[in-house]
Amino acid sequence: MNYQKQKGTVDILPEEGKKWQYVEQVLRTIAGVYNFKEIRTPMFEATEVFNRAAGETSDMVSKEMYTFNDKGERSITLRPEGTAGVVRAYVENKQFALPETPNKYYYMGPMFRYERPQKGRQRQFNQFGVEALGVESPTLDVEVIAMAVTIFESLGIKDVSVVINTLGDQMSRASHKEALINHFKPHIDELCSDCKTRLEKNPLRILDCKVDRNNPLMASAPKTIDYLTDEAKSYFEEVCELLDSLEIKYVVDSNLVRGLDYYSHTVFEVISSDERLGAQSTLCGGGRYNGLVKEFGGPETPGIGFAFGMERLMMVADIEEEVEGLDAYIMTAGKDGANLGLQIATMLRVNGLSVEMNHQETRSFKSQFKSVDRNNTHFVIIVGQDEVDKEAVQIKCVHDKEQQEVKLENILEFIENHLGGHDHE
RNA sequence: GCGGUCGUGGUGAAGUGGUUAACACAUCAGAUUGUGGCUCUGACACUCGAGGGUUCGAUUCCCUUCGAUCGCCCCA
Repeated sequence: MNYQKQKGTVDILPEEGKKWQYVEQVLRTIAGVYNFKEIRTPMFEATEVFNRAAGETSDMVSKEMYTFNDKGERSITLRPEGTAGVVRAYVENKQFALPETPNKYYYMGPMFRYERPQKGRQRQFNQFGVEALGVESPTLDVEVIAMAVTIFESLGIKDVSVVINTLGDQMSRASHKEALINHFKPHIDELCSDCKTRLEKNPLRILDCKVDRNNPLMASAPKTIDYLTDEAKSYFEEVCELLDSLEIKYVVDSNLVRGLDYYSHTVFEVISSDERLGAQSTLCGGGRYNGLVKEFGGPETPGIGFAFGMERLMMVADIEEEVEGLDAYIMTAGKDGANLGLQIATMLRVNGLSVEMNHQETRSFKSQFKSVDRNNTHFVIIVGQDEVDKEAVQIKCVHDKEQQEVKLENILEFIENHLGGHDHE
């Protein structure tokens, strides 16, 4: 039988787990600074939640979702991204009625996409994301972009750049869409089969096609930027000016089309040229989604957010490694020694000291000392038959190698008095 | 979904169509019978990923399969 972990999943072992805790803590701190509060939504939702939000024609929905029927014959999908669930929860819990806007949420946790794994891409991966709902303003857009940049800077990530574009408002998008249809329809037979469906459902995505990317029709296709309404155009210009005022470097890329259908107005990505990312250069993607809350049955409510893959982040982040160590290791000999050792260990632990003890009766002191070293221990407490008989243990400081006899009732006091004395180096 | 590369002990990693499968690290034991980090000695691969084929003989060659990994695509 095959008990190996599933393709595209990873086990995070304690050493790696420490790094995760560090990164998570940095993220929570920055979220707090920007006044985003944590929201935790379910890891699975009704399939329709994602179909509706991201668009049925998107690659993510059409071929990457973990979808199955549960025992009640409901179609369930493991979340492939975070925004849909947050917006669903926002509407369901009537958060739009809260007096304070924007409503600012952050989340982190696992997402699931059925893809072929490679460097920087897993089937179960973790995202950190934020969503700010209830306000449409260039200053909020830029606040969100600035937060993303702050996160990458705080983690010491270099070689990042911000790419932005605008998709315009409803009207801009509608006239652009019409232009695209007029442009492609006469030549539809020259395009791939996917593009034929896209023409019907979402012509914008034709520009995204990998099969037909070199077709001259692509280069001559109508551009988003030429179909912006005056309002959309000035909104975007304001965003750019605000980015300038914060000295955030960015480039405008009019071909930036995000993979999910819910975006409008400002869209952006943070990309990195760091080679440790392999073929994946996109660290972070986000944008505005003004129609989404209404899609889910809420009132007309604007929103903006971003998300990034934490695994990718960790591949390029500078992570401070904290040296961990034990306050005491209890070396034991014999059954009586082990029994007394357990008493002492428990007593010290209750008092907040980190303690490990030897549980194997046959283990030599020599090999127990190896455990002492591996655990970066401060004090060794030796508990054998002699100590049991004398009701006093031997305590040895690993750093200066001095050893002395300490009565059972004085162990805690002795350790606490001497702990501050040395560095754990 | 499509391609490339790889799969030998706990780990890293040599190697050959023939049977004792190097080496290093780690681990355990002993020298040192209750005091480590050095040294020395010893122990440690009964599916060389799995299945099939070629062969007198396969870990080595061929096919299949599974897994890992990288890339295309797409995204985070």
